[in-house]
Amino acid sequence: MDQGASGRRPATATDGRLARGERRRAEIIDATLRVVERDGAAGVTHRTVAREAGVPASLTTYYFATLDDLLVAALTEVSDEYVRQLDEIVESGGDEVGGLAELIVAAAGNGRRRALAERELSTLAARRPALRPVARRWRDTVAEIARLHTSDPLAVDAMVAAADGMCAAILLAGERPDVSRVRAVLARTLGTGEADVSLPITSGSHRGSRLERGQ
Amino acid sequence: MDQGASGRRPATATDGRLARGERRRAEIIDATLRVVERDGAAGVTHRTVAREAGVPASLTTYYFATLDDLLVAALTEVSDEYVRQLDEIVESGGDEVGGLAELIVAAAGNGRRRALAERELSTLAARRPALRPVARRWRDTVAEIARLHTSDPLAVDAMVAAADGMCAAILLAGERPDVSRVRAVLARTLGTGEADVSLPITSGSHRGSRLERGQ
DNA sequence: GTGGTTATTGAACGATAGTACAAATAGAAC
DNA sequence: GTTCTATTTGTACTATCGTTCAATAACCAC
Repeated sequence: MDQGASGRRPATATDGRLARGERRRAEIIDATLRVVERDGAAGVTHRTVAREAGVPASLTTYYFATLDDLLVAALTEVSDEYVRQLDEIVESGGDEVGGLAELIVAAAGNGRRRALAERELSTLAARRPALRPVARRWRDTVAEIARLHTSDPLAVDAMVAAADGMCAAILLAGERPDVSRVRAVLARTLGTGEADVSLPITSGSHRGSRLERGQ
Repeated sequence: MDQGASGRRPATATDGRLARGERRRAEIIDATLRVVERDGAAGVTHRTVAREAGVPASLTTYYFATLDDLLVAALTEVSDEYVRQLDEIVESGGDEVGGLAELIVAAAGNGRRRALAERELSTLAARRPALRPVARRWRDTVAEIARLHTSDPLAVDAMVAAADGMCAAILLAGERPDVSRVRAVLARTLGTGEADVSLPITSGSHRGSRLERGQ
């Protein structure tokens, strides 16, 4: 443990109780996400989450007084993670559109359950105005990627909508789509028809994203 | 055993009991849709639907043994209605893309609750393979509209995805978007950048769909 | 150590859920 | 009329829900 020299301030760093509380809180949120992935948002209750996390039911109500608080926290968590992935794609500096395409296609494989959870929680957000900013952050980040390639606000809208719509299509289709095809659709929405979009095909930033040249 | 002595009729036409049953069934489905619109898919129970329909709770279980049956029926109903509206747009023969844009924008106004219900139920469908064909019918019909204007499968995918994504954006945004802007985005996804899409601006098929000429 | 704060637990309450089932009603077939 | 089938209702059972609450354990400040 910590041998308390003079006081450290942030409270959550010094107070072991608060630190443990933060950890517990994170554990419960993770368990909530697992429940959403397995049974859907409708399966989230204080008790089911508690069972999933291996804690008494009263502990989940201690950290999240209402069921809504729990869902808000879960949506925030999954949204944060997606935004983080998008930021990585941007910062890696290579083919951002191709990277986005790979992220979208991942919703057919390993990322399916997570993508499903994000969609369920976002749909839930449509009824809770307070949740809308959180649910919109994925769209905002995709819009930033679009603005790297065009200044046309119409093109930005188009790519954001297409990205979201293709995610939905993949979740509903079940069959794995082609990354190059997804990328081609994104490029189509971005570009005005010229070579505008297909710029940085250069080095292997997102290797594997084989680009289709034919429009 | 059944004595199939005389008539071979549809039964529902001759037998007043079955006819009444069909009517009751439809009433319950409508009530279910109202519950979904008001409280979301999570608010659907045998009892809440029964209260909404003004019938005893046991009657909803008589017609829909499981809760899933009820949701399937509701999704089928709302999906049917949307496909019907799209068919009307196509059959009216005018500016189909503009008509689609108007339908999408309607999700910000009067059609909001219905669009929300459709989205909630469709999201539900992602977990039930048997439901996927039903949830995909809107997309299929939009694809048909796209194919009226292009033979490029990539363009078809793009417009379907964009249409779906813009619906989601509108439900999450809350602010009413511009019909002409939505139409412009759809046209962008369809066209290769040329005048290809903006063909049938002719007579007032869907009056009010003011087209923006500038791409 | 004492005192105060936070985390954690178990038990209980009332409300509501899905489900089952027997009885009652209405219409069809005879 | 009788008989059969389909619809409709009331009721009861069991399970789980959100929520509350008092009591305990862990921890920090002194």
